[in-house]
Amino acid sequence: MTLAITTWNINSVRLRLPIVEDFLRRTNPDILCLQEIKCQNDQFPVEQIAALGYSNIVIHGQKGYHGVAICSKLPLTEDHRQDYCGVGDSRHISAIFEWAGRRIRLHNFYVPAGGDEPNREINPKFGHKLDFIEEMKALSAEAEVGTGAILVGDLNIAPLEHDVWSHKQMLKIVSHTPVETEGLLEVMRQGAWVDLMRQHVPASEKLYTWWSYRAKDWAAADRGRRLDHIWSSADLSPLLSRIDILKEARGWTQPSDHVPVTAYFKAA
DNA sequence: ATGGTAGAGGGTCTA
Repeated sequence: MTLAITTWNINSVRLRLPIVEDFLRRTNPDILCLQEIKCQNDQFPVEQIAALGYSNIVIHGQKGYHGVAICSKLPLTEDHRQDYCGVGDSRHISAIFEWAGRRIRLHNFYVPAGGDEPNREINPKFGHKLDFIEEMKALSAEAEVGTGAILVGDLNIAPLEHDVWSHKQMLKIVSHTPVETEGLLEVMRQGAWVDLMRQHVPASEKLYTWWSYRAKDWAAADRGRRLDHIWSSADLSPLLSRIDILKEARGWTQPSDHVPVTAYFKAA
C-alpha cells in the first residue's frame, strides 16, 4: 500500500494548467500540493483537476499573489487555514486524510521570499519572513494525538550547505543567510520534524528544486537551490521509500521556476 | 555592483 504526495510551486495554476494535467497523468500521485496558485478560490480550475481523479480539493487563494491548494484522490477533512503574521496573506492550508489505517495532517506552506536585502531594518519583507519562520516554530509534528503529520511546501530557504550551488557565495543572499537557515533548522528541531529529502539523499550531495528564470541557460549554469521541502513526523519517516525531484520539468514549455517533488511512502 | 525573467492585472508589486 503506497502513498505518493507531490509539492510544486506552480507560479500561476491557471497559466500552467496544461503542465499540471500532464504531470498528474504521468506521475499520478495521490495528493498534489500547490503553492503560488495566484488566483482566488473561485478561479481555481477545480473541474479540470477533479476530472483526473482529484475530486477532493481545498483552496486558500488570494487575488494576484501567493495562494495554496491541496488536490487529493483521498477524502480531506478538517481543513484549516492559518494567517501567519496576521497580514491576511494566503500562505498556509492544512487538512486531514487517512491512509493505511493512519490519520495524517498535511500542511502546505508558502513562506515569504523575503525580498533582496537580508536586513529587516531596511527591508520589511525580510522581517516578515523572519517573523513567519518564528511563528512556524510553534507547529509541532506531534500536535494532534493519534495523528501523524506531513509538512510540504515552498519554504524559500535552502538550509544546508549543499542545498545551494555555492555555500560561500550564497551566505549573504536571501534564502541562505545564517539567520534564515538556522531559523528553519530550529523550526524542524522544535517541531520534531524529519527532513525526508535529506533522509533519502545524503547531505553531502547537491540537491536543488528551483532554478532562477534570470539565468541565460539554467541547465548549463545549474545554479539551483533547494527551496521546496517535504517533512514528516517521526512515526512516518521509516515508511518513506523514495523521493523524486522532477528536474526535467524545469525545461518544459513555459515552466515554473520550481519543479515538482514527490515523496513515496510504503505501509509496513 | 548590477541586471537579468516571469506573472497578475492593469498600479506596480512580488518573486
